[in-house]
Amino acid sequence: MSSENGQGGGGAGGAPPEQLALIRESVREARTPRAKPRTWRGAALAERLPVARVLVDKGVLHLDRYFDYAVPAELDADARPGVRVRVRFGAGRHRVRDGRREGGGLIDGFLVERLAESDYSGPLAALAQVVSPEPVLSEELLRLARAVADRYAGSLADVLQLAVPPRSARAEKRPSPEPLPPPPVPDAGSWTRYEHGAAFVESLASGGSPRAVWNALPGPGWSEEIARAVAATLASGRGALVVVPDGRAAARVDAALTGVLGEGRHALLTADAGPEKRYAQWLAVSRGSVRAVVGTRAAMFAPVRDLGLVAIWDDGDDSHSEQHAPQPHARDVLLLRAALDKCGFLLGGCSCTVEAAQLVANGWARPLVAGREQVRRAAPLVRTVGDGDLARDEAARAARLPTLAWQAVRDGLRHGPVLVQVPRRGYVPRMACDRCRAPARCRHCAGPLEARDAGALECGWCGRAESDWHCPECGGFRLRAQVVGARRTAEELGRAFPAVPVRTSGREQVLDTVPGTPALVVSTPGAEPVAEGGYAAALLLDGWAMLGRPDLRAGEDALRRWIAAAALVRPQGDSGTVVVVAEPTLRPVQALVRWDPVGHAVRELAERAELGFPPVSRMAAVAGPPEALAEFLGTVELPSDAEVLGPVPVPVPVARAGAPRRTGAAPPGEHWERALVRVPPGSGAALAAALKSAQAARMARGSGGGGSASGSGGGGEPVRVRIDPPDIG
DNA sequence: AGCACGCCGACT
DNA sequence: GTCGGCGTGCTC
Repeated sequence: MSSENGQGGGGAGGAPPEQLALIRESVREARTPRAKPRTWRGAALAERLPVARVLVDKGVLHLDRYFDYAVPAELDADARPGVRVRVRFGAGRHRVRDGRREGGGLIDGFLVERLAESDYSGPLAALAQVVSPEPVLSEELLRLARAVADRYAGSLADVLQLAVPPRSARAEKRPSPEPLPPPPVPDAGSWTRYEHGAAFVESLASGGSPRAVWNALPGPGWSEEIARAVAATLASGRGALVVVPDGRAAARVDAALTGVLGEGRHALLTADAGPEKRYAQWLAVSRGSVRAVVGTRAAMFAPVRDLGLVAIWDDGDDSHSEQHAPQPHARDVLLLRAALDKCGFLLGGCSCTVEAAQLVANGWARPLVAGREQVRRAAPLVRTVGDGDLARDEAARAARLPTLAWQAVRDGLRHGPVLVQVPRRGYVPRMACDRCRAPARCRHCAGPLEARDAGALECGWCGRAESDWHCPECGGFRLRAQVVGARRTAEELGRAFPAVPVRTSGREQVLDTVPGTPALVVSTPGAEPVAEGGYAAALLLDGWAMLGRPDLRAGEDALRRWIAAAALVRPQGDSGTVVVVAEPTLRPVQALVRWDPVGHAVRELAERAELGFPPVSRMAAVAGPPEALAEFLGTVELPSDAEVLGPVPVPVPVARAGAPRRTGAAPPGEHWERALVRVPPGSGAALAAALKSAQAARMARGSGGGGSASGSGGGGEPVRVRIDPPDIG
């Protein structure tokens, strides 16, 4: 075998390809298992552990495995587990130039492990470069990424792209600060407002790993409560991680952490900071200089050492859902971390998701709730009003306010700011009779009429056009859009209350806080500013808009948004009042009135269990062109208890900017179908594995089958697999 | 996605 | 015999 190492008698030109092929053939025939690494021309290798196991940074599923490379002697010192490397990667016979073996192009990867031998029987190519000696992929992070990839039927490389930020050489050069010793055990503070609240904090402080679903009381106390849980964890000598939905929440927890811990003990990881600063913060965490992290969803992978606590705030907010493949949800990533690291877990919010209720129902987490007396003390008074009841007052009519709502605003403005929550623009503009406000319905199927771009009317259910509408209730023939944007509501309210200032907060411009003086604050859901001293009143105007959506989560979402706004209002004892304009008999409306988000989630959970809906069942959505989807469903070996629903036609998804560029747009006339695959609890992992391997198998073959290799684009038709789709009807 | 390998038909 | 078409499969 000496011919493999000392290649071809040392001629400077290297061996001709045919000879190399022969050599390789002989290697194959010998089937030498656990071959020693060989490089062409026998470049000097690392003496110890000359094999590097590398994760090649390509998201493609059928490459979702490790590749072994030889470690040249000169890279020996830097080529440690976790570093970023570059390797030659490509198919076919390799040219030999300057005595080096060259395959395809250089691509990035992570060195996962150093080994004495490879179990690959062919000759190993050498590592081309160690990009940086910084070990960015720790064993724990790799383990987590692997678990997330498995859970979401995605590739490890895709997950690592989310978990490890891009390198910045300058940030790496800066030394991270010295780690501080653990802080003293903090006081339980306002955790005493909750049953078992103090015990939870004490358990963290003494090195325990309690798991809790926390229903936070309304008001501003939550951020400090999170900070105290973090401080308790640090006091035990362990690290802590907090994930929040947006930059504003992150800033609040950041401030609370500074208040409880002082400076220098925690890092803030948000998208606002530039890439370099962000990477520097990440490195400080990775190096163990900083033991506590608060951040938005990308922080869910933050490489906090020796985790003692993972926490997520407001898990129902959809920004916790990662946009990039394989679209993991922060709650699930933190659940995986809690399980892998056996650390504490805290899921909190003023509202309660069905998933949170399930964690309690199946005994994985304990509830952390306040008694009814505490709730009564902290929550505002909530009243409901149907939207047919228009005020008599002329100004209120113009602003389309029912009497009760009008009075609540007027009374509230005597004592402080009043919050008005209006639907976000872009919500489906449903139509109603201009005269009697009866909803405009399709005459064929009674579906809701919607205004299309050109102003034409169309049924939202059956799609039939309506050109000659008149109101069956009052005979009116003029329609109005039921949803008006924040700006118009603000204008109308401004006219209705000319003496007070009007402020708006929405997507374009989000206000963080407003002063405690009388003002109308018009905001879309999620953008509500915090008022100094709390709002005197809130008016929730988008009831039907949120409840009307044909979505499994419509009720839960509406309640969550109402509660988020109502939680900013003063307690009932300080005459804080909330008026919600929505049908009072609806379940989420009643839950708001009773301030019982947990009860609502528990009932939803029971209903979903009965209907076999997520999260009680695990679902996956598979979408693609009909033939490709049919072929995929024919191939995939689903677990025996899986159930396929559909397929049904769905709109072709628009290619997002930043997504891998596919040639051209979707051909006109193309349509997609989507099937849902459902499995009972416990079969989720099997489902993900089955979908992943079927997807991987597809990559190798073309879509084959139906001979219509019809021109456009060509190549294997994409089938999209999405675990836990957020938007099932 | 690339790229090489191989099997099969056509041409010097 | 040898060149080169494209179909298939692999990438350490």
